[in-house]
Amino acid sequence: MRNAEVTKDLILKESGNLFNTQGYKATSISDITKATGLTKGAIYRHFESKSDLEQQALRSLAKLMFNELGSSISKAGTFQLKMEATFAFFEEYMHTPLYEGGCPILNAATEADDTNIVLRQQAFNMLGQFKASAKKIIDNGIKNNQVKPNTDAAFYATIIIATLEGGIMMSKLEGNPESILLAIQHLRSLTDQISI
Amino acid sequence: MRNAEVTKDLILKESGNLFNTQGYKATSISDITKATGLTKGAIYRHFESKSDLEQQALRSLAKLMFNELGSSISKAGTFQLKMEATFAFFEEYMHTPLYEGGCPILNAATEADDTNIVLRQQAFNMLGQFKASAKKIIDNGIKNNQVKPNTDAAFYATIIIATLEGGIMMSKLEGNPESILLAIQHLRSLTDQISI
DNA sequence: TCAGTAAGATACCAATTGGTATCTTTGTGT
DNA sequence: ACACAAAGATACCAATTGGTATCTTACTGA
Repeated sequence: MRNAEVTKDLILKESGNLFNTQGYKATSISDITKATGLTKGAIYRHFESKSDLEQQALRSLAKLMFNELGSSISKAGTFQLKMEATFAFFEEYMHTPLYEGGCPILNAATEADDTNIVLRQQAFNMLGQFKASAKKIIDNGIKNNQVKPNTDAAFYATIIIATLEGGIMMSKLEGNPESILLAIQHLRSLTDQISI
Repeated sequence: MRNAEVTKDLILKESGNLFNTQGYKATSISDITKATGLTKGAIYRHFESKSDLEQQALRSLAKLMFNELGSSISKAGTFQLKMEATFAFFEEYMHTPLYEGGCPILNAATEADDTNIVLRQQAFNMLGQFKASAKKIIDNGIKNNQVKPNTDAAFYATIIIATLEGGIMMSKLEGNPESILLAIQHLRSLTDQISI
């Protein structure tokens, strides 16, 4: 066979970049044929519909992000180092992005409304996962006497993610990393404030 | 004449809501005819092209936001009250939105890439305006001995907007105001920290 | 080696897109 | 009252959309 897996991965990668930069609705199948060099027939062999491709592409983008971020967090031993790994991930992303177009959660969330409930639900789940893992890092920090007790983990998880996402959006629009770097700078001092 | 201004305002209002919820590219002229009850002929009489309508609708949305926000900020006398007015605006938005779909800057910014440079430029200018006015509030606070001297106004302006925008995005996706309220709660304590 | 099958290309489809030319209606100034 | 111009409706256009049916190519197991 012509390697089906390689082809499917190529379609996911190229369509993922297009979806994440131009938007899901705004990216047509023919845009994807141009980007991949494949034809419509090839794409519809691997994906049931455009909606199916959208979902799988978003999942693929999220996996890329969470895998990279998750593995560097696991390697870090303490609360402070785990937070530092998170910040380093987003700083690093500015120089050498894993994928184009910024945060896939933010992009899908902003685009997906009631007319695309599957995408919306997927983005919702991804945000929930992101929040839960941030909260867990803080909770573990408390357990291990690295974070002040009675720190509201859910609260800090929320504002850390909000600040990051807002900073990413601003930097993407402004075309330079200044805003996200300032956001991270602020989050570092916030981390210090709740650290022991 | 059938009142041209009323019709144009109707088109701007309805298309603005559609653009801000579904996205610009994803909203078709026929979506707008359905929402307004008008026909294509009427719309193209008032706007040169879809791109022209997009720009004017975004401008109208931004004007709505900045007018409301700006006037309640002007009424407030001190730095603390001006910040409080800003937070109240975003809290209030959750109950009774001026327009649907969340922050027009964020939405336009997320959608607009290199394929829609006019929209991108417009969103960029709006963000710059937002940042500048936030910075001015802090600078005036310093001047009037309401904010600690050597407070980095540009830095705080950036992280306040980032936190707000991120919180709005999260709340919109989650379908409840919890995240934006937590974001604002954090910004209140941040305001206290730099206040005298 | 060659039949069978999976992968991909080609050619089509109806529906929708943004846009325009032309027609009809409505209000206004005289 | 009536001509004139503005506002809006109708009917069309080529191009593009997502999707499908069918054809060809390339690989694999026997």
